[in-house]
Amino acid sequence: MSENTSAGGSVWLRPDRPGRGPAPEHSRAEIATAAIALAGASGLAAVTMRSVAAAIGTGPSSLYRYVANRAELVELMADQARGELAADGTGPGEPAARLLTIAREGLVLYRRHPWLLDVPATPVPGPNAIAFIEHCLTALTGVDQPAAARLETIALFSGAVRLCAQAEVEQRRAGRGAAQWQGELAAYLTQVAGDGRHPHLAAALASAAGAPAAGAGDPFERAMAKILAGLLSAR
Amino acid sequence: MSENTSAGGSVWLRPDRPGRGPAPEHSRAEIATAAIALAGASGLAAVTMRSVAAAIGTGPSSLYRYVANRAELVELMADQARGELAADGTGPGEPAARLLTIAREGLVLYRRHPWLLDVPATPVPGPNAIAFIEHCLTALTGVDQPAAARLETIALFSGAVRLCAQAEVEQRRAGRGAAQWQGELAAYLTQVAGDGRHPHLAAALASAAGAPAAGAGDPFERAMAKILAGLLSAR
DNA sequence: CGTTAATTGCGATCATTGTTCGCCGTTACC
DNA sequence: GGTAACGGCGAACAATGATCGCAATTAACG
Repeated sequence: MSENTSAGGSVWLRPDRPGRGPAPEHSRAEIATAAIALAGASGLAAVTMRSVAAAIGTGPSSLYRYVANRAELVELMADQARGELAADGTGPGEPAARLLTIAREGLVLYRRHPWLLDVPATPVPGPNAIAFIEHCLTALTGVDQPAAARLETIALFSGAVRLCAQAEVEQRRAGRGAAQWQGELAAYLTQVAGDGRHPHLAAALASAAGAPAAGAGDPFERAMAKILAGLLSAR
Repeated sequence: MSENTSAGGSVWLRPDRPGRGPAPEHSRAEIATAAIALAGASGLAAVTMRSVAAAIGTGPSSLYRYVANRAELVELMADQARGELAADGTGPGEPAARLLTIAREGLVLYRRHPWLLDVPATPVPGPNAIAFIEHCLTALTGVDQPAAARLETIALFSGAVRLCAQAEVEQRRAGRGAAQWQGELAAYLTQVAGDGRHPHLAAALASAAGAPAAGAGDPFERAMAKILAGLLSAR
């Protein structure tokens, strides 16, 4: 039994250390890369120990030499994907503009790796998540907030980005495929809106249907602009 | 094979209809209640088809007469729990204050049912989720936003509530139990902060450690106030 | 009232998945 | 050169989600 399962609450506290035995034939990065490829092709649910093991040409049990369990594997995947984030958003300009740049970067990351939206939040941030936080802190230079409050700001900010990305990706998934599904959903909503007990919702849906492109502009841009205005306001 | 598996994209499109055969011995509400009890006692992972079936005194396969799959069961649980939300926040006052009341209500709901944070977002809202939206729309009366934009506002608002609740519950989970875990996390963070490559993070952590109660007041109140200020600003 | 058809309950069962155990070969350290 | 630790991996286990088919039951229909 390796120490993967015994000590070390998180993966990041258990670095690859060269031991006494033979050199490992694989690496965490290689495993994560293979897992990311699987997730990109068939979703996070397709990332099973067996499929990942087969992808790198070994048996399932071999993976447990590198990872304590599947959750840690997913953690590795998520952090490695976050490593693809560009380090933009540190140029001149207002903090809001800088963070908006970072937000756009995050959106394209979620578009490229939709399975990231299925990764549960983990308590311990990986190195790339920490780099992202540092990056956001850099962009927050000049904002009138105590240093501790800025961490909360970043948490809310990245949560908002994730939420917007989730809405977009979800809409995309629904858009593909089932036209029948769209119809059923519409029937359901109109039924609910027509029962008289949800007048405001009925009005909102009617408004949305009447002027589909009413709120012109990118919804993501709108949402992030509003949220950033609130988050960066004088405390 | 019932129609649970064949047609109807969502549970809400497949109401309990009295058929020709014997009356069902259970109901969706009863099953959801039993499942909620299990989740409250041992977490959402403890809600298995077998455990729920045993809780109501039947076999696992019987559940599939009421629910197409486990995901639908969880959907039922989530919507039923949302039904416990009080309908406060419609009194007089500014919209921000009304929504803040609703946000507090949501926080206590997440505190009472922490497993709700583990429920993945579902595309089709259940009846109680729709009632919640209607409720928020009522509270948004008088806000200078087109009706369609208000739906986005509500989505961002409830997402923020969920995010804050997640942070609080997560902190509570970490607080209980592992003091060793706390130490390892602290060691990890100080190591990261001390490597010189994350100066802003080091400063923020030092500030947070130096003045733990610096940002006095409830973090939830602070966060929601800021976010609401942004969301409700003139479009 | 007898027939029919739809529906429920459920035991048995299958496929899949995460995970563990034990053995063997390999490699670095003394 | 011995030894102790380590990696690879085949085999297996427990748990879970889900399916199938059959018997029992009941409402609708003529």
